[in-house]
Amino acid sequence: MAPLPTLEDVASRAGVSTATVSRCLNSPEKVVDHTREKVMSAVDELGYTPHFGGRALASRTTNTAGAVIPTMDNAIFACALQAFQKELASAGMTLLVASSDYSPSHEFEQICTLVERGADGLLLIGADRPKTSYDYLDKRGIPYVVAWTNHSDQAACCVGFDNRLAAKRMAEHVIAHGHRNIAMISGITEGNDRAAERVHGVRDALADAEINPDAFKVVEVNYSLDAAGRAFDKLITTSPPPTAVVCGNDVLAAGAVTRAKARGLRVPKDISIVGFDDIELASVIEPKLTTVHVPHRRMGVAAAKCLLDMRELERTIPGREFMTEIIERESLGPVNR
Amino acid sequence: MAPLPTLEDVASRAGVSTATVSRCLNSPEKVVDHTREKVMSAVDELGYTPHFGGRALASRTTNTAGAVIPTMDNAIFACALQAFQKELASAGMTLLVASSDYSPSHEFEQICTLVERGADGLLLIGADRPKTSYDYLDKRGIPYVVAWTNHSDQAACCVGFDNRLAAKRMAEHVIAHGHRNIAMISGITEGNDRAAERVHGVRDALADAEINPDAFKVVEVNYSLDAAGRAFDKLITTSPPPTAVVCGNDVLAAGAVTRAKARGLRVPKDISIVGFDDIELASVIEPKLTTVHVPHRRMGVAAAKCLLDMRELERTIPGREFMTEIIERESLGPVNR
DNA sequence: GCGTTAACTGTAAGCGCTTACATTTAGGAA
DNA sequence: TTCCTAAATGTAAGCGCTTACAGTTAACGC
Repeated sequence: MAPLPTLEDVASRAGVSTATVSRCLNSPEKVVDHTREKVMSAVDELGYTPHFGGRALASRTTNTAGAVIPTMDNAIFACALQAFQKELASAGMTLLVASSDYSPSHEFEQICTLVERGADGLLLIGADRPKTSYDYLDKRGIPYVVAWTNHSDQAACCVGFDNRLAAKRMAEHVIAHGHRNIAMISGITEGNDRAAERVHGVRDALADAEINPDAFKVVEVNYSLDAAGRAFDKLITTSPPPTAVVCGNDVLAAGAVTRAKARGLRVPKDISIVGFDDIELASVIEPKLTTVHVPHRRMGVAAAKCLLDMRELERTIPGREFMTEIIERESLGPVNR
Repeated sequence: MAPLPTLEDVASRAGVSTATVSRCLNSPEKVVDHTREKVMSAVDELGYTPHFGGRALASRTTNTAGAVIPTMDNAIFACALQAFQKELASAGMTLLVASSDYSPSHEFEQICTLVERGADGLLLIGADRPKTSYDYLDKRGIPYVVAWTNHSDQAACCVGFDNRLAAKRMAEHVIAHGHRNIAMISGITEGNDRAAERVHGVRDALADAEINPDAFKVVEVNYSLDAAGRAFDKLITTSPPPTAVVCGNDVLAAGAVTRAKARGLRVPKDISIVGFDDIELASVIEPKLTTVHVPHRRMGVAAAKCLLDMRELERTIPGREFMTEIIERESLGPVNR
């Protein structure tokens, strides 16, 4: 294959030095119009594309941010990422995405990969990860923002919301509908502070309402419709069966609703089910899910802004906390005894 | 921030040359055990990570594949990508993902970005794009595979299925249920051969059944629930209203179903609606969607294999065609007049 | 012990780009 | 015109890594 044109090829074709070509590309205002035109047409004629590696090597920067999200499968991350990416793009940065499958060790590998590839900054989801991961980043002076949470031991920049409080409010809302026998289908809490906090939040509400915590059944499963369905089966066959099940997210809730209907249960008449996240799915299934709305797009944008600022300022900055909101739809009803 | 350790730092700490360190990292079998151990421990102590740019520059390869998908929003691409990525990973390659938002020009930009960043190979969705894009890749000798389609003018390697035939079969299936007044909600066909082919396929079936093609109404919309809902409104208020609407994909179908129900129509009793893709959503909504199953995971794997082969062989290879299958669920019923 | 060979390891030349610094050029002011 | 200054451009030194090639070492047969 014909070797790709290099800066030097462009330079000699345009009859200028490589430095000038480089300047044309990176700070066009520094070069006079008529040379710039010469250079640009040489670029076009040759179909020149700068070599990223060379650039990274020479400039010690890549204009690249990385994001490690738990999964692409959940629309909520995909949306947030889209927003994050757009915001970055407007500052001339490009985004590299990797997924961790909710595994901290896998996440660390992905972080390494992104850093190796020159990520100038990172977006991470949740605060709960081995100290090694934080140290790795700190040692290299790579700025990162931790999203989807409102606090971290690491004095990291957090852009998120209070999972615990949001879950508590939702549970209070459920309790206010008369439910006292409440169960929960949660994601795996190990290594996932968001999931763990949501469980805590529900417990908080239970405690405030003086409901016996020992009677609170929570089952942890992977975030999949099927797993949620099986979890629902398990919960509904305990005695007495819960009158409401609060779910760690909307996918879980959708799985539970589907299974409930398959068992001939009417939602919310026979059983109430609530979700968390407010993804599109929540308003497509029947009944539409009562859930917690989390402003993922706004978080994505804010995270990008923070990262950009940190890069500029070369230090950690405070993050931003968002409020969540309960979206009242159809899947929560009064207790029916 | 402390400058990152370089190959040279490792070398001097281990008391060897940089060449040896490089060899330890890239072809460990070439260096004797006891030196390797020395080097590796130096690597650990320093927390050394090779600099990607330097490597790319020196070795003229990146072990990186790129993928430009229309959107991350649709689960079907996300799944295929996941499979694609896993397969690549097992060959030591990493994946860079970009999305085009269904815009050919935006796609071209993304292709450029990926190539700039050193992508050694590309995955593209669909065959319909400006020749410029193909030329750009060909000129640089970058292998690419075109997925989700079974043919392309460009003698590219296609890994996909026959969209037209699949849509035709589905339409025949609908017709076999007695429907003759059929409408369609399609994605935007401009620059999207998959969407265009699916419309063609339906027309084919209509023609075979000697149904007047002029009475066939198709409305093109963005792939969103809302847009599909509006399209449904438009179709259902024509007279006579269709008894079945076939949709370009499951998202569109879900939007149509939701709107139909909101209008008090029973699906499929009052109106039949069918989808395409068989994403998870299809079996969560009520009624469950009758749809076309496309083997996205297997396509993802096959695409990766093709790309890997092309890289090795340094030439284009024939692709692979998959079969689709109609999944009979609940949203298609007999015509009810 | 010596030469021969094979197995390791070291030397050093770039890969394509940016950028500090040196040099040239142009535009005014005197 | 001449000189000064500022703007434009050129020169060249790396950035961190790989790899051809050269050099060293060790093992072995004689």
